[in-house]
Amino acid sequence: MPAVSPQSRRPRSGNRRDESARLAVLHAADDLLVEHGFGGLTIEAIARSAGVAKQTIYRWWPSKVEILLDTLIEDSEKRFPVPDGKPTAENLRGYLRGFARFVTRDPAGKVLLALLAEAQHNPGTAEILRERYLDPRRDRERALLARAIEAGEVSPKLGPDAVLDALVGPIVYCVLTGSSVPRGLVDTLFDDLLRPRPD
Amino acid sequence: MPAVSPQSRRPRSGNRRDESARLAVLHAADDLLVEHGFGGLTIEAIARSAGVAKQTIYRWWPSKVEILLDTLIEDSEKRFPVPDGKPTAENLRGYLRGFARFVTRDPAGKVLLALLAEAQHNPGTAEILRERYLDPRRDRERALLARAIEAGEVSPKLGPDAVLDALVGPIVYCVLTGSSVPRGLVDTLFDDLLRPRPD
Amino acid sequence: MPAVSPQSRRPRSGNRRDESARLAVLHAADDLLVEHGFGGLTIEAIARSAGVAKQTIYRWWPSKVEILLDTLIEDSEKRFPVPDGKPTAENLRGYLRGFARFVTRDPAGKVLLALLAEAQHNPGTAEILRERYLDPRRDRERALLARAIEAGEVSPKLGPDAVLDALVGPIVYCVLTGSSVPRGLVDTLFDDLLRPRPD
Amino acid sequence: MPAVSPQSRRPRSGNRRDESARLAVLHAADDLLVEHGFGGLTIEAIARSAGVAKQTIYRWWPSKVEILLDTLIEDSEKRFPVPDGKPTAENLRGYLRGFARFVTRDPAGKVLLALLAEAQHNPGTAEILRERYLDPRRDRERALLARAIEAGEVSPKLGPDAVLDALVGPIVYCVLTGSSVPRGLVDTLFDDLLRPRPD
DNA sequence: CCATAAGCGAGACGGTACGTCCAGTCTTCCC
DNA sequence: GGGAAGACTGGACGTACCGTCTCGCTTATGG
Repeated sequence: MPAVSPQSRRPRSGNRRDESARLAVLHAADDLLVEHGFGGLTIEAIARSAGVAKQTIYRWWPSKVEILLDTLIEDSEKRFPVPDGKPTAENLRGYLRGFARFVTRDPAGKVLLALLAEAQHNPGTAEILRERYLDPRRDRERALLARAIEAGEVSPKLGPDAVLDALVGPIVYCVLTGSSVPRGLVDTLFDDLLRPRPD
Repeated sequence: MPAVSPQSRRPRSGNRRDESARLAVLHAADDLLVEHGFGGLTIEAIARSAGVAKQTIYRWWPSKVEILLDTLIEDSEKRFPVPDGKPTAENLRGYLRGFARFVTRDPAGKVLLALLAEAQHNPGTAEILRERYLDPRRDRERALLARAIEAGEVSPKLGPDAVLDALVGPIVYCVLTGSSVPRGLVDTLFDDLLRPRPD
Repeated sequence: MPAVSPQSRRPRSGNRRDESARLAVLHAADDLLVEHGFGGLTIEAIARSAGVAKQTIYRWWPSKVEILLDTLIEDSEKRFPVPDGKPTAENLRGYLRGFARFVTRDPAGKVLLALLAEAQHNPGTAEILRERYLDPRRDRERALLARAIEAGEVSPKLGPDAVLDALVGPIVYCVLTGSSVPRGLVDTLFDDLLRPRPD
Repeated sequence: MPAVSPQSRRPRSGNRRDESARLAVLHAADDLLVEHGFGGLTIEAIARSAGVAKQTIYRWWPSKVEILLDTLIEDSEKRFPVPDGKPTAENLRGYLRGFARFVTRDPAGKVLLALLAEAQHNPGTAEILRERYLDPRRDRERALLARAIEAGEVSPKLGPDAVLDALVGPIVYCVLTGSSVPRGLVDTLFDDLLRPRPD
């Protein structure tokens, strides 16, 4: 673990991008979202709370959505990475549970919901959310699923996207509507959709 | 000098609420949402487009969310009412398809998505969306499901709320993420979750 | 002095103008002016405080200015009528002192100041203030002055209007600027302007 | 490629206050007052007519009264400064005539009347009008008068404030009531009040 | 080795929408 | 027909952010 900085503190960055300003913005955005909701997440509030000039934010991020996206991508990778090891059924199930936990209990999960919501209000947000987050993850999920099928661990009747939507959708819907995810929902869906009766 | 006409047209409302103003607001809100998105849906724009004073809107609706809610409730009842007749499996399946159609193809379906989205940004919105729309409909859906179970038409493994979330969730999730609902998704979910193999 | 009303109280007026509503409006206007200033004197506030419908006010008064004018005319006549008896110097001086007292210490005097002020903001107000208050009083003041001159009680160098303006103006100006009327001002002006040295 | 021009024109202000915006506001306020009266003098109208954002006005002026005060102070100094040279009777008389001219014929004089009027409607206005305009000018007028007395040019019976009120008041009163200032009024007052008969 | 170029905090600027208040008009229903 | 009640259009209020801009400063780099 390398030290933070040889000298005590670096007051100003000079010519290069100021990393501490970047982090301050990301953290301020995160904090404001959790504390005051998306409504309280204004560029001015971020700037104020991060001790940063508005222009510094506009220089590096096209919109507050991209700020949140940056934190979401980092956090998702840390909290529930798509497994790239053995494609066992248990790994798949664990991944799904990790997603459910992230989205229900992790404060960082609020960011995903907020972006999903904002995407409904703004087509541009929808596009970059898909491009930078949903699609890349879906690609890796699809790959994982394909390897699991090939290994004979699961055998869904539905196509890969459909089955992933069918597994993730109910969890997201529960969270969106503010109800708790019913106990056993994930497991039952998993069993019924990935290991169907041979009819 | 005879009166103009007894029931020709009522130019102004006087002491009572002006029904034509109410309708103008609802339609303007609907139109603006579809044409310019939630971002373009400001109280001022609604007033402008409905030919109505802002104060008239504030007099009757606490927020633009409640305006949308009013249109959503009316439209939902028209486009896909919860069936209260025979609780056959086919009726249930038809209702589900009606919901999918509403949310994917009906312009009025955008209102539900917008409100679901706004509910993520605003706890107050979440509450009234549940109270005035989600919960009442869910109650009737649960009742329908219960009657279908009693009639032996379906036999889900999951509890009533869980099974409804599992059926509706994937559809909503697909729409939220901007992907099309995969062909066969609804039917497969229906078959797998409501008429499971006896294991 | 006739009794207020033979029967206990008249709840509604019926076909004729409701005198109690008229008085309620006048008193409410007066009270509001004194308590909340001209800024707090809105038609809605008068209606609210008088327990009267807005329409009733608009039916009888073209503007709130006319309401104030009605009270001002009544009050001025009561508090410092233009003397029509003997045109002695002492009567004249007393009238001037009465005016000073009205405008500095009588709450009803605020009404005159408010109307004089409003007349600067609104030419219509200026016109009716002159027509209904300033000009009629000035006519009688001029007449009084003429009789006093004829009787040899006073002998101003200036014309009648000029001398009246010269006497009244300083008092009004002091009140308008919020300073107190200097002791001896009225008397000195009176002596210097009405009984000048024969040069 | 050489620079466009060192001191050609500054299109935008940047971090510092924009002087052109300040002047645009002052002139717009002045123009609106003269053309549409105090009633037409709204912050929105000023902003519109000055081509300036409302916020820019609110940033620098607490109210429209202070805008007018700024123009009044500047204009008064230009049009009829309190003379600080020789304290001759003629200088004093000239100053008084300058005041009369300002208040009767100069469009900028309307500003003083409007503020004097507004001060009657609003105690806050009264206070700042005194603090920023009336009192400072009165101080210098008093000083001028004192020097004139000391030089034996004039010898009023009344105290300094009283005599000034007695000179200025009639002029103001005439203007306030919409009548013209009677010919000879200023001179007669001047002679009678500043050079009284030795009785 | 110093000019220059970029990052940065600060904050003024033109806009747009907010939610509130009041003006003045109109209509209904009761007396 | 008078009057209470109150809905209606219209428009200004003062506030909050938006996204753009310029200023004056700091620092790293390259001619």
